[in-house]
Amino acid sequence: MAKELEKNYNPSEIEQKLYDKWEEKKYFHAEVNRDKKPFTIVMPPPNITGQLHMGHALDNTMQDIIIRYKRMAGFEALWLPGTDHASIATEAKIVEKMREEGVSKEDLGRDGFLERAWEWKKQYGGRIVSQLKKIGSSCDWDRERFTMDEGCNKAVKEVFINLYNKGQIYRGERIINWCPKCLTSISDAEVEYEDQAGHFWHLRYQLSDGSGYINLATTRPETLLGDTAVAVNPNDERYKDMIGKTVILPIVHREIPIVADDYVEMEFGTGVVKITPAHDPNDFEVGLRHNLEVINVMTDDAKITEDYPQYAGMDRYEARKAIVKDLEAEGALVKIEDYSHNVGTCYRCHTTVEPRVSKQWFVKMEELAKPAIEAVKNGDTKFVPPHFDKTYYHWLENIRDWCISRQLWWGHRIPAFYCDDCGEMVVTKDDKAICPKCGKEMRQDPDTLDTWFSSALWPFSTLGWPENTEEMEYFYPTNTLVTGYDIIFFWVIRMVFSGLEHTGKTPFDTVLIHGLVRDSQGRKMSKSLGNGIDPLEVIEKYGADALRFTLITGNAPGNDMRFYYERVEASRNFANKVWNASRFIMMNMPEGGIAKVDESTLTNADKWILSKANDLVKDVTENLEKYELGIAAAKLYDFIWEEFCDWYIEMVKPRLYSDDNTTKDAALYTLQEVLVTALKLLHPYMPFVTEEIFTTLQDKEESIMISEWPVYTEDRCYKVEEESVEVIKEAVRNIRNIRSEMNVPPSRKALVYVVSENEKIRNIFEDGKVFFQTLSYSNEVMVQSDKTGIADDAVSTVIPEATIYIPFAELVDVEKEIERLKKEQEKLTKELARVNGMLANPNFVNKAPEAKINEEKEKQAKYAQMMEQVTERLAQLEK
RNA sequence: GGGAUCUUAGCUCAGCUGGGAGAGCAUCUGCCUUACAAGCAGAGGGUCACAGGUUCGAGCCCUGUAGGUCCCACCA
Repeated sequence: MAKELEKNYNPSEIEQKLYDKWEEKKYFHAEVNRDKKPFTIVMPPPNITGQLHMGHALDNTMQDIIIRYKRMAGFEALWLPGTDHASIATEAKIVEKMREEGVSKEDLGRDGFLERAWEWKKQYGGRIVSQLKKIGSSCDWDRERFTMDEGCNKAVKEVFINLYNKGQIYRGERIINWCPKCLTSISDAEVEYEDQAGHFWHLRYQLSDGSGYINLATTRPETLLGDTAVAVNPNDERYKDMIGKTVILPIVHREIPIVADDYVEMEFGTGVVKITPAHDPNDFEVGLRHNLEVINVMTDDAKITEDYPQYAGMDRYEARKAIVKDLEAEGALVKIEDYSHNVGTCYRCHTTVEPRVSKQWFVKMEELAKPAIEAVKNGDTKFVPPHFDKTYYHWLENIRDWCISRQLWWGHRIPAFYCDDCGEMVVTKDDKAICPKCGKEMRQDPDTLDTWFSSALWPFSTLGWPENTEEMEYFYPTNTLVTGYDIIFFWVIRMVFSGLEHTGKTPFDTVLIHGLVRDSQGRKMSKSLGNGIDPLEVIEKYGADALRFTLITGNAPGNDMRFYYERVEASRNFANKVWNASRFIMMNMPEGGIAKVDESTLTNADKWILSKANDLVKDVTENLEKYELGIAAAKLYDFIWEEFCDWYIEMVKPRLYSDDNTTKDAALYTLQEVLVTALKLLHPYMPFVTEEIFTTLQDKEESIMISEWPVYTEDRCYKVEEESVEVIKEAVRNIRNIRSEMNVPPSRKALVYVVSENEKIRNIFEDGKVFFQTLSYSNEVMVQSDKTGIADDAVSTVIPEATIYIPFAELVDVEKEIERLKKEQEKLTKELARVNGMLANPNFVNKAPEAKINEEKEKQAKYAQMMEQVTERLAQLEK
């Protein structure tokens, strides 16, 4: 007997064991090997947006599946430059370091991610990395290689300076999105808009010459402090005469002009807009056009400045209340309306952003966007599913300049230096700079770069660029990027244009997009809702294999999915099924497995399953090549559970217990062949359970993950045998159905007659007698060409070209039997009507493809023949 | 306002290039059959959102309508 598997499938035990083994063996360690086909997968960067959630589990699972498949199918040189779990490890490390240096938790928490890292560290310690690697474990990253301080810092500086020298990066005073909580600027892409209930405050500004007033409405009365104009549409007849006049700003009592600008819509509100250039992006533009003063009224944490003593220090919402009250007192408040409007919030902390004028660094996007659009248009980079290219185009075609400076202390410093004396600015790779004019030491820009600025360089910065390294030469461009649709803007687009700009090549040929993992009610998993599901807990309970399988099945590419524990359970049950089937096979297997048997000893059943497995190899391979991971997984599930376990293993049991070694060996050989094939095909999805079984089953190969991917072969194509087994399956199903309807327990065996005038059919049943008998719960099977010896009141069922009789004398109710047969007759009548209708339609016969017509003709003959049998049987019973 | 996507069994979703509607879970019935009760064998359950069109043939392609979700833009 071969080695045995444990009786119980215990995922957490085997997964930890195998994870350690794979780590040690470095199966996926990258090597430059010029003789083999290069292949890399780019994974998410270790940037500071890293969060431990299901989305990462999905990312990593998909990447891991592809990489395992490619590896087995003969791609070499697998190398993963880094992963999200690498980032978590890095973050945890950073936290530890900061702690040593006495940085408080509050300080860490300022930018969200470090706070999380702190929590993980506390909760999981070092275990987090190994646990997470179980999800996507086929990588061997060099953690030290890519850190914020070293690895890509060089590349970041290089890129910054290149772009700066080309005039693609500029520094300027612009209105930007400011997060008053994170105390940093954020890019347009980082602003999330949400509908908020608010008010419309209708105000009255008196004209300075006393000739009247002008009414306007605002959603933000507190910005009034910074108003430097009032605007109307130049074509608006109502206000034409007022253009050029001035009004007195209430409260502040500043005199400000009435300007004309197309930006104002006549139909909206009163057709008058107050202009606050410092606190509204549109107003800022108007201000530029009319040379208006920019008055900043708020501090960086959104409090009113010292310039307005009566409101100084109030935050923007307190100030709003106070100002509204004062407006009312001054008689400047006309009315208040309820109004719901879109408010921009920070994507990280969801604080309402405050537009703010300040000096920031920007990347000019127009010229960079063009080649990026072209790369997808001409197919150098393809989206899967393809419709995501529309999102991509739309964004690039409407792109605005990218604000890349951040006022965070975490990140790459901007390599710009200023001279405090003469105001000279220098951009350099060096860590220090001396002013070329005054020779004094310069001060480095305190700002850091947007995390996505460095992430955008990920595909090549990790390969040693800007050096012309061997890795760069060999691995770049890479192949497949896997990510969620929500970061196409943040990351994918920026990687593409950065790759094109700095290396001249698009960084990957395929972008595989997946959806979001939602909770069971379809809501986004979020910290504030508390509905997030920790992948580690799921792994702990059901195993990484089960979680992986769950995440990959039951939804179409690019669509969101809901997370149900029931589905994880179903996946775990599947792993358990594979485990038990394998255990059963090993129990019967001789030591060291079984050698190839002579082809001639294979039975129809053997050839049937071998042929099915052969087809499966073809299907799964094709699906994987097309990135149809879910479809391939579903096919594997059906094949293994239904065809292999429920049918083939059951068919073969009597042979395993027999003394005839020839037939027994053929069965064992087939079981082994099909099991190994199935395990290999399943391995990318369920790496652990398949590895454990594979290595227990045989000693020749040390790991399934470096074994060869199965190949479809014509030699294993047995269509005739396949069909013959299907005939028997049909008979078995009918018999089980009847027995179930009649409430006959399996323990009660019966005599079964198969009557057919067709010799071929009789041979099929003679051949398959051994398993047909078991599967149909009979103690004896009689195959004959006529009804000789069969009682009239036997139960019967019809399959094509044969009638099955079971003489259940005392159980048979003739009335019910007639009823059952009539139902069958009805069904056949319907089928015949359908097929006859089709074939009687001259249009169908003339226009449909010949193969389809023949197919229908065959069905017609089959049903007609079955109908004849049923009718005959009915006649017997009714006489 | 622009765009994407979805609407299929009680629930969650598959359905690849058009050719007799599927899975998991749930429900019902019968089985502790020596791999597996995390199981086995059966059953019930759908006008494929609606209306047109193309086609010999539409869940699938085209047009329109309704509803849902998401993204982008605008919103004083």
